[in-house]
Amino acid sequence: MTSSETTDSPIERAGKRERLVASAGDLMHRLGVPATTLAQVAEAADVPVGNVYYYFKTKDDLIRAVIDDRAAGVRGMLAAFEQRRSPATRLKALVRHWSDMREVVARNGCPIGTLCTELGRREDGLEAESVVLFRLIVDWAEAQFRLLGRRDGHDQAVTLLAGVQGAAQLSHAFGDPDLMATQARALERWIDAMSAG
Amino acid sequence: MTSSETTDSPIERAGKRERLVASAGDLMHRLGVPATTLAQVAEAADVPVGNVYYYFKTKDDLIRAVIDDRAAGVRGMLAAFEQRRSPATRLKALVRHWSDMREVVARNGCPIGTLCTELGRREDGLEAESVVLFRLIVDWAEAQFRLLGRRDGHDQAVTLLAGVQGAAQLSHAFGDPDLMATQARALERWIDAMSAG
DNA sequence: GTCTATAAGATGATAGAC
DNA sequence: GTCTATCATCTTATAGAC
Repeated sequence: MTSSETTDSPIERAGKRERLVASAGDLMHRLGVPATTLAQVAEAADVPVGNVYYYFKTKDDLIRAVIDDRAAGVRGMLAAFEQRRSPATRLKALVRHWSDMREVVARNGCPIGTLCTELGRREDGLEAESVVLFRLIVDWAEAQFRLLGRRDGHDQAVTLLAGVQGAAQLSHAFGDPDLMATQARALERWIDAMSAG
Repeated sequence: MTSSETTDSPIERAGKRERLVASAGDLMHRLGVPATTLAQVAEAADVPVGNVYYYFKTKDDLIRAVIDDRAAGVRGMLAAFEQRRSPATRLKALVRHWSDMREVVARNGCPIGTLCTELGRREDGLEAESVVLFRLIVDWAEAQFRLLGRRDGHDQAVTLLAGVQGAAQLSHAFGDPDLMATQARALERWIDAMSAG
């Protein structure tokens, strides 16, 4: 701990790598993966342009790091939801997450959905890595629906995420945050009706 | 008619323009808009590479032509649905359209949804042009829901399209055509329940 | 009116200096 | 171990030949 603080080299390196991943994630969310250039990422992270290749062998490597970073975020989010008492409350907390970030969704789309859509087209293996983001959420939601006594938990989980992602897509296309909020509320009512019936 | 068939020049020109739009639409659907190059479009349409600029001043112009072409397709589709007797049957025909093309959706995503998502990010005016595709569908669905006696027709229409688009997105990400079909069936049941109640 | 040859610029990636 | 200078390639776009 103390030794690593005296030598700034490892700290700087870790800092730069993190900054590169953060910048890349932000730019790819706002501009899209193909439209984001390494030059932009480097400048936003305040790292020399060609030096990106010291930290990532290729652009795909950087994309992979962004996926991993986002997957860690999703895992953390779902773990936080586990604190809630009932499955229905947990599912509604999931939906509310998109409602809370409606401004970002309306401006740049869902950070997870747009990434999966863009990478889903590729045929170099990266498409399989990105889909883990959706799978994490579907699997978690399926477990919650099963706790609610639903045998068709998987289909319900897919319906929920499809509703969220579709609303995010329309909210983004129309540039309308309220659309995201309204649809999220409808989904929460759907969850309530399901846990009641 | 007969005069235009003797001189092949106008026919060829019209044919090439159409071929360029068709090729561009197909490639942008499969590879994405930014990843599609004019060289690919020209080759697929069997037109000399640099000659694309005779038909379209810029790449954005070609994109606009693709949007217009797709909008015409949507209008034609909705007009065909108007033949059905009841509003509920029309809405279910709309949903079934995505179910019928589930193989394409699973492989390359919804041709409309992916286009709107990719162009929705831009800030050069093209984002506003692409959203017309969604608006056509939402407006039409809203009218059908109102015929069903729903005061909240707009929100219902948004919910329907969001469900369809979300399902298409997940079907694409997971590469699973059945997911699209299953979710479409659920939406059809939802329409039935609505028109009954 | 139609197309070829090429320019101008940007992008991902590398070789090698420090 | 870190970064600079540069390459090879590709992409949009244009000037001008046919």
